[in-house]
Amino acid sequence: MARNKYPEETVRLILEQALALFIQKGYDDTSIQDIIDRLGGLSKGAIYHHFKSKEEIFEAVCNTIGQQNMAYFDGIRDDQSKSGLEKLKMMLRAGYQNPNCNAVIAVGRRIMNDPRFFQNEITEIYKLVVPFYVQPVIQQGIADGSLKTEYPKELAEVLITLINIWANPAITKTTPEEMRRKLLFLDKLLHGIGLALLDSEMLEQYVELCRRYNE
Amino acid sequence: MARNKYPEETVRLILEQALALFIQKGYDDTSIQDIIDRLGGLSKGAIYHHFKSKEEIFEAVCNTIGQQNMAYFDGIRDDQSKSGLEKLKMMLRAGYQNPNCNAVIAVGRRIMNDPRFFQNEITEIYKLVVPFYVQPVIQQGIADGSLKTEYPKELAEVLITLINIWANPAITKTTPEEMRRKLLFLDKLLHGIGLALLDSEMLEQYVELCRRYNE
DNA sequence: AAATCACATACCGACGGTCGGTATTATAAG
DNA sequence: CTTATAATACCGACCGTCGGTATGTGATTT
Repeated sequence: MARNKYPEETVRLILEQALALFIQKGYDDTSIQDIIDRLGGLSKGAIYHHFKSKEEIFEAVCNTIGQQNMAYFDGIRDDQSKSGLEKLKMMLRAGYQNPNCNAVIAVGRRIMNDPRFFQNEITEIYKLVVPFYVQPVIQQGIADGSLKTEYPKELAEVLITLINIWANPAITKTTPEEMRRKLLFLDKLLHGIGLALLDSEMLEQYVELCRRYNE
Repeated sequence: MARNKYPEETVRLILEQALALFIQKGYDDTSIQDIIDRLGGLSKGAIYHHFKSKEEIFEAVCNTIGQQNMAYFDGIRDDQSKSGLEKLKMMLRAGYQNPNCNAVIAVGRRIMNDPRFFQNEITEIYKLVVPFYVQPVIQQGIADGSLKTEYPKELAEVLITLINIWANPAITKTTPEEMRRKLLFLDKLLHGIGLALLDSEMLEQYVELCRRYNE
């Protein structure tokens, strides 16, 4: 195959097939040759023309997923018509109602089997999700009076830590019943500092997500 | 070098040098040859006689560290003279006062640069530390009346998640001042459910640990 | 027409792991 | 206490695979 007039299509193809393989077999067990085999005639030269290493392909794949998720969060954060508290609730609901969440489940299933996905997931939480999305929304909530705390940053971090790590069936193997108890306890914790964030609909949806995750 | 009469010494040597290299360069960047070079004449055959793969060496290294840490926790849990609440506090203090904690800091410094150490750390929390140590101690506390909760398992998990992940400077880059605020917020959270676990001495020690960790 | 781009292809060194062999030690029968 | 036998501890040459590179080539842009 000769030169492609639309090289960004080649990039897209590489990332798409690489992601599929990373999810299926994990990073280490996916070889460059595996990716080449699914490129429909393209060769190793094509890959190393667009990416300088296998590692860089992985990062690009993660960035693609990350940006899709963050686009959804952008919309919530920048919505002018809602209070900080409402936005915070919407962000907590994102786990089960963002349009990308099937892809997230697919990646999630790989997380415990792939140290790189695993680390990427948790790193992203503290470097991106909290400072650029959750904390700003909490600060809005303080400003508009919809919620009160002296520790906006810490609240943001704890909330996301508990929801995205502890109550993440991809990370801590969890049955739907255990998930229910986790959320009940989390609700109790939050009530203890005067926050009513979780409602019964959210609880049921998380339990359902957990059930779906376990097949 | 000829055959060793005490093969367990060879195993110990391999694990010792492998750990040093894993901490220094990380798992992926440590080659079998690197390990061989520090074995004083032993060859690749020796390594693959005692271990079936590089991966297995890593697991053995992690188990060694893990068992050293758990030995300390064993002593706390099985102490007959203390209440559950006191034991729980002692476990929280283990971060800065267990005898192995310098080694833990050394490994900790590698954690964010090595996906395998990273995953191992977090996995161990939920598979070992919580079910075999923290949760039993909390249940003791309930039985002896020194603490109250309807969610012993969830409390154990949340506590350890927040202390060992969120408030772990090896995982979330943290300044001593940030550490202080984290613990103050955590204390507030725990007070909200009627638990007084943290005292000012613990707080200062954790801040100091954080400072030491950052050099 | 020149330069650049988008690939193809041949090739490289390093790596994890295997395997046949050898020297040492444990076992136990004579 | 020997001595034959088996099991263990280790050696090191070798292998396939992998990530990555150097160079070539034809299409496209300027």
